[in-house]
Amino acid sequence: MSKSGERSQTFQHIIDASLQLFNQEGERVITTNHIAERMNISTGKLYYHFRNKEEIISELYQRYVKGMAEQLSAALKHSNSIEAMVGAMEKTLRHIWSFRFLPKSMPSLYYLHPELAENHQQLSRGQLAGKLAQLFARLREQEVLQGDDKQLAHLVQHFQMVQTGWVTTLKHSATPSELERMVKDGCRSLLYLVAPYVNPRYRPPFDRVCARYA
Amino acid sequence: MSKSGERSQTFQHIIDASLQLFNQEGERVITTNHIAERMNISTGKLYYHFRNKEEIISELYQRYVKGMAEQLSAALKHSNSIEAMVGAMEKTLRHIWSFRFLPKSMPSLYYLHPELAENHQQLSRGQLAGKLAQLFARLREQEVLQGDDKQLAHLVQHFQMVQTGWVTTLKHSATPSELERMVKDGCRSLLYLVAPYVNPRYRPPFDRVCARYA
Amino acid sequence: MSKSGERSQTFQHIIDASLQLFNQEGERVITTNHIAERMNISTGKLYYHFRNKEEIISELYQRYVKGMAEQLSAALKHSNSIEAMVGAMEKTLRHIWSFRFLPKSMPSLYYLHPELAENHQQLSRGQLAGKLAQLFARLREQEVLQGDDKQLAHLVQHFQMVQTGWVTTLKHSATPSELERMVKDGCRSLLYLVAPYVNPRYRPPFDRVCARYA
Amino acid sequence: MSKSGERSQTFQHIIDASLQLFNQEGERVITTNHIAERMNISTGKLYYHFRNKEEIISELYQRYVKGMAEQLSAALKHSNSIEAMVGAMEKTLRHIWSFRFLPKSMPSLYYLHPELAENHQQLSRGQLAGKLAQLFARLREQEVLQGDDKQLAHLVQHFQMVQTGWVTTLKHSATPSELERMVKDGCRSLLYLVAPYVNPRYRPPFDRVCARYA
DNA sequence: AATGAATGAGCCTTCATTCAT
DNA sequence: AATGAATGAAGGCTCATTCAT
Repeated sequence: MSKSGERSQTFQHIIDASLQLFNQEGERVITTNHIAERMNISTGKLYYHFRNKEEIISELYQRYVKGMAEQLSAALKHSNSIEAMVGAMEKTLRHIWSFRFLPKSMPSLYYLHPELAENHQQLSRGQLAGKLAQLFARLREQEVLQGDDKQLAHLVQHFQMVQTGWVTTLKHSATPSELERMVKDGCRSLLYLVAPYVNPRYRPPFDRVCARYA
Repeated sequence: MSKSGERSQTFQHIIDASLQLFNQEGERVITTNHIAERMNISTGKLYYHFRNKEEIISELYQRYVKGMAEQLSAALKHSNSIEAMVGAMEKTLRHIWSFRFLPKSMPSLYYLHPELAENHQQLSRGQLAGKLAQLFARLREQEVLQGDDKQLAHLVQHFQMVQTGWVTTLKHSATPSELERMVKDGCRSLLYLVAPYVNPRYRPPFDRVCARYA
Repeated sequence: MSKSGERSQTFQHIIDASLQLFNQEGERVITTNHIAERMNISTGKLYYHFRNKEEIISELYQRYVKGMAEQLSAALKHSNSIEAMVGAMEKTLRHIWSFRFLPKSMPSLYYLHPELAENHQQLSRGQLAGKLAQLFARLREQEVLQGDDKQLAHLVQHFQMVQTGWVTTLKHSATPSELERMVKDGCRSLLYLVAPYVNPRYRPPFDRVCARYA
Repeated sequence: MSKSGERSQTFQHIIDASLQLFNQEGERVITTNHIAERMNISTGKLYYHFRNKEEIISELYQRYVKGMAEQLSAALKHSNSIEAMVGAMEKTLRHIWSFRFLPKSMPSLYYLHPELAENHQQLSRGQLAGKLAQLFARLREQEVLQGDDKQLAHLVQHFQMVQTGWVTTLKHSATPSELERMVKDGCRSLLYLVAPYVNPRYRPPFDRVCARYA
């Protein structure tokens, strides 16, 4: 059943354990030895599956971007309903939260691994921003949003920055209920960001949604 | 003429060299040995003036916040003129740029030094956000801006996040002319963020200012 | 054939090299770098087997106490013969000699690692003193020694102190023949300490033994 | 009024502060910087009065020995009264306590400063042991003690070792009442050591004294 | 595939001591 | 006499990575 693209189970386990530890303790604090120890595997095993620590981070980054892209694609499919949009927004925030070490560590990682920076520019500013722009454009077509190209281009940029800003201000761990609160706050913040560009005609349903996050 | 609050020259030199190296190479990459080596001083000298690396960062952080606070205070004094406001905004961005390693490293430093996080919350979310809120409130009084309290509160938050997001996306070094470009881009981005809350009456002068950053 | 309690060969080598260097040069003088250098291994290897220098000392201390306990247990088995007793005493002194850095360094280590002090109190004042007390009690039962409980309790204490006092006055290295001399002197000293409590009936054999150490 | 042998006030202060810190925190832990800091003087001043740290320790050691010698001399003067003897013993223990860092650190210092070891042998084994031997000899003349030369020679040695053993087992700090207890315990221990050599004729007064330390 | 011992450059920091003033 | 900034060798320890098995 092993398709060509399929990664070994161990590969996946290492990714999972690394993500968990990076999120909780910080990538800078967690060593490859920590990861192996936590998983009860040898460091050798870890280095059999990954050339180095950077490769783990890189893999996690790709999954992060992939998840973001999927959320945005899903949102595109339901771009007619404000409800669906906000649902996608929530999911996106949860996804960011589950990779929260990345927005926190990325900028300082650029110094260490300049390749990551280029990669990131390409993916985040490129692919993701592109998708988000597409989404906003679609919403404008449907007359949910309004605004000229420049305005929407900046909205895209601001939207991403506020998303990132949101996670970086959160603490490293949270109980499920704390997370609910955080996600709510994040959504509200993003809604306020978008609000000025909501078409007056769609204002009532938009405000109804906003009310849920007050 | 040595005032009480005055620090030794060496102290200042270490701060300067550290800031330069941190900005260029990244705080994570630069060790206390690097700093001493670059300055052609002994490590002992460095540790005579600072208990440890964290203390250097902490001192830089305090100067960063102090500078931000000063810019905001200056902006408050000239809050009647849109021109002056934007001038302050530019200065603020330049100031952030000159401490750019901080917004980039802060989130990953929280993992290492949780005390910094608390301190930061207090100063950045507290003092600086407070001053910014004051500024926006003043502008609303003068009918330059409009919006309810909640809107302006979120504007404050977004404004800070976009400022931070701005620097973190920049590369580590830049020629003077590159810097000019970056600052312009940053200002424009912030102006777009504020734009929806500009009172229609002040739209013409605002647009004129915006035009300069196009 | 590897039993569960068995430590790696390297572990043992490090212990051996450390003991040798500590005895010869002093624990305070010998750094972990010295140990690694002397063994022609990397510092990393040393720290792979021991968390820190204290752990090496702690391991040595445990072996020291274990050896002491074994000597005392052996002595208890042959407690009927004065000859055997003195043989055990000699062995004990040789054992102390082979860990001589410990009695010399222990008091100054308490300042650095207070945990060691508690541990030591428990083991030395507790376990070892207990065994020694048992031994003296047995000898009293057999009417080799005499004295009330308090006297014997103090004898235990004095015996330990004189043993310790003995090593601390010796120089750090000695030729085999010098060592013989030292051990003889130590035994004689201890015999003199015990002498007042020897039952007159056992005086002749006791004096015969003493004569060998004159 | 400054006699040739008189040391400056600062010299004395440094000695006092060092003794206090060494006793409380351990010579190994206390740096020359600590001493200067505690005294609110510059390190330069400290090094003006002492060539190095060792010289401070050496000076303290000399005072320690001098004090011991004085106690013994005083005891010699009153060697006819058991009461006076025990009083001297108490004083001696208090004196040792006030220099307690020395017996604790001496053996490990020998490794660092072999000169100290020679010095110590000469003074402690030589001068002090000589005086103590003299005292015991006197007491034998007065028929307070009994025992042949060898026995008394060993008693001297044991006496010194138990004194030293006594301090090294104590904790570093103590309240006045704790100190009283410790001194009592120490005296009792020493009395038990001497007891076998007390002339039966002097047993009753001796036992009376002992009773006070029970 | 996996082990896990080993590497070693390098990190942060200390501290006895010096020396220009 | 005194200051206090400066020295710099050295100390304990880490950690990404390698490699023989």
